[in-house]
Amino acid sequence: MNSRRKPGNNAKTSREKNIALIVKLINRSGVISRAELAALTGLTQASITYITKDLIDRGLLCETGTVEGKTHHPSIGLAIDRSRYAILSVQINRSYVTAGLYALDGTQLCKRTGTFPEPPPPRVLLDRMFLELDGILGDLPLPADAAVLGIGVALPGPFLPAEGRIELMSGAPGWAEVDLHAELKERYGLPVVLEHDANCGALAELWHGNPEDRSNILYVMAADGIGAGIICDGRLYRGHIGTAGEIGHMCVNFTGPRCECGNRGCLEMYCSLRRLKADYDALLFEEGTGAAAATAEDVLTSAAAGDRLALRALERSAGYLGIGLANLTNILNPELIILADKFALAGEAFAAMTEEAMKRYLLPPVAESVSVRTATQSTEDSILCGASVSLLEQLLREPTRYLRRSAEF
Amino acid sequence: MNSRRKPGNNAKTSREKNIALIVKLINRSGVISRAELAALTGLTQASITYITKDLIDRGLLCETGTVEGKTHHPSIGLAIDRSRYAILSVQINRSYVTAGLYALDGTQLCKRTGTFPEPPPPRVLLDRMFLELDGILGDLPLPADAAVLGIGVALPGPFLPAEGRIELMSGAPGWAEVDLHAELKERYGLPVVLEHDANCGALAELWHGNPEDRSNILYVMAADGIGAGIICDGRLYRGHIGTAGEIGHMCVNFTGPRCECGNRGCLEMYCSLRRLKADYDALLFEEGTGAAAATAEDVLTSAAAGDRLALRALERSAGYLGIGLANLTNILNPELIILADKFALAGEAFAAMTEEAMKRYLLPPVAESVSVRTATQSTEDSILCGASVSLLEQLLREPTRYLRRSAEF
DNA sequence: CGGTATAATTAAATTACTTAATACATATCA
DNA sequence: TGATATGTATTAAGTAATTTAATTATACCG
Repeated sequence: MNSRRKPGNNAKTSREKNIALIVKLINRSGVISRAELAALTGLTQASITYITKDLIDRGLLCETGTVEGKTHHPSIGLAIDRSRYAILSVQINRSYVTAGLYALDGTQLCKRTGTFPEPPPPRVLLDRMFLELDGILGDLPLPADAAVLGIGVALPGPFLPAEGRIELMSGAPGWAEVDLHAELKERYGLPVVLEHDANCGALAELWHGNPEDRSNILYVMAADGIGAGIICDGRLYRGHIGTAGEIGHMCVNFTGPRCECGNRGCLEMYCSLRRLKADYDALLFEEGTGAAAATAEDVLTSAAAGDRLALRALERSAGYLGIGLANLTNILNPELIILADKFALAGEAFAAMTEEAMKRYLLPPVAESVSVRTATQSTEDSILCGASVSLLEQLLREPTRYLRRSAEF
Repeated sequence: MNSRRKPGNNAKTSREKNIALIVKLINRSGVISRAELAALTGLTQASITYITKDLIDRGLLCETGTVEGKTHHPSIGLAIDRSRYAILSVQINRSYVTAGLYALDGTQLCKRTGTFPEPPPPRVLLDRMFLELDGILGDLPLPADAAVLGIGVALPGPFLPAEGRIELMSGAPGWAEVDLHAELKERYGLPVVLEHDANCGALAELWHGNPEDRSNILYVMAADGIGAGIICDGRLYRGHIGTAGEIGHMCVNFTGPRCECGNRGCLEMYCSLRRLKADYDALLFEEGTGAAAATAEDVLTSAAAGDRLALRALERSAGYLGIGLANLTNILNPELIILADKFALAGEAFAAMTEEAMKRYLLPPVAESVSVRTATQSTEDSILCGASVSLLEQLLREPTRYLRRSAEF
């Protein structure tokens, strides 16, 4: 079952790696010529011609007519074929489930969301998920000959991807008994990949928000808790049992108040929606001015709109998050930190505050080498998109198996 | 200059990757049969025969006679040929320089150390380094036809490996002007690799202290400061500009006292030789019993010998280090944490204390998946050894270029 | 208008691996 | 004890994927 790919290289695996590489490069560029691919990969133009012919035959790529590059010569543009394949994406959360359909280039083809006023039992949420997936499959916004390649699922962390089964470590009870992978696989007969939501976000930014080809990226989700997806040297890093990136309970003050996890001074105690709301309320009480915000999210949107009191409250969260991110940067030395989830509602203002706070703690050369910004899409969409990327990456480990040539059908 | 290898795969790069893989596997096992190599790599036995013949011709491998494996059948043992090639290693530090010669299997062939009572100016230290290297090269403990492949240098961190030049960020002045790479390359005409000392230690443990083939390893050096070498998915992780692993200034108490770095509550303020000595002295004063220890190192060796007071002082350091390592484990989810440098003088007792402290802060499944131990060799030797591994890894990126077949001379 | 540079294709050559056949040694079992 | 099965290693032929080299095509430029 757990037959991990053996590390040896032969003609077949070389071809598969080259296919994966080329798909990744085209995805990053949008449109690219064969000549550029040859330059980027180090392969000859002849090989690129040969491989791309294969990929066009497999329905992965298409030509987009001549494109004028920097040189004084037009070339044939290559792009991902949006019409032949699609990937189903699911994002599961406590009180909602979202299902979407994505083209291989990350284009969202449709999206359906089921929300619940209260976090429902797993079974209810899953039934809704099936309903939405059935709905998408029953009304595919695709040509008749298009195929759905598989299902990528983003799950709220932390969880343990041990032996295919998912064991939610925190959160609602009942999830540990659910074999989501098996249920989806059995119902739809498609490849299924389960992934941590922060990892999905990181993958989406790596593939579709990253034209500069940065390869050391931190995707930080901050809301009630804090979690991160880590890209090391261009690859998602999961750690030994898959829990890498659990930064919310990083201790930043061992003399601090006790966290619900049992420890003291976890980062989440200083930067969270609850704490933001409390800080805002305290400021409101002090000053007596400013509009009363009903929820932490109101504070965040007010801050985005320039509300002074909301910005002051947010400044505190950013200051603490800066400490945590400085720790992370000292450890991982990333090139780019992307802020997502609820705190990203406050927009680039929050990113700028956090960046400034973080850099107060860093040595100059390290501080100069890293930047902080918010995600290129809404957090929801980036996670949903990333779930499809996660599945695509899985397929691209054995592309000739999952993406057949026209003659092979 | 910085012509990083292009990512495309062809027959030549496949072969080079297979060579690197096989050398790594043999190094990890010591002795291994062709059949086992075939099973581990996924290549056919015929290919292994073909490749190993090539590697024997290149002087990398040799046969060691029949070996009885687990199966009821003897096979021909393959091992690294110790007699044909060697690698020079250098470890540079404030007040000493060590030069050594290593076989490709990590065997130390000789070692020479130059110590200074006070940290000398860079020029003086470098002249001593050249002296020791010349000494080794003038009296090679190797057959006449053996070749030295290159020089690996371990440098105290943190530093910036920007464009080949080394810029020491902290520590003694004058180092920023030294172009160590160029000097060594010019003087000896050999490939030179410079690497952070903690990264060298991590590489040594990955290659030579790791028969279980763990691929997520943290090598933590604790002495005056704290630094780490990070192995992610079996590969050394350096980060964007090469400063990953600078964990000494991780903030664990933002309300704490100011560190010389300007921030508050850095890990180094709670776990360091200076702090250990202070803690020990305070305990000594309180109790009035126990032998007076002259230095922090005395405290550590006393603790290793079972001295109660030294152990109590050490327990505090371990407690704080545990907080830092718990943070690291939440972020990186390693399988193995290796403690090295001065604090490792206290032996497994210190590792056990630290492990216990760390695990108090971790969720059970994560705590169960990680273990803490000290390095398999002395820190000095593991760093020196790792410097040679660093060079070997560099050569194995283009093995056919650096390791010629007999016909090619 | 022809020279030059770039893009893409095609056919032959090359490389490195796989497949298949063979040799040979040892353990198991009748 | 000897036949059979199993496992290791080698050899020769076959194959897949790339490179090399030659060819065509297009646009800029003098």
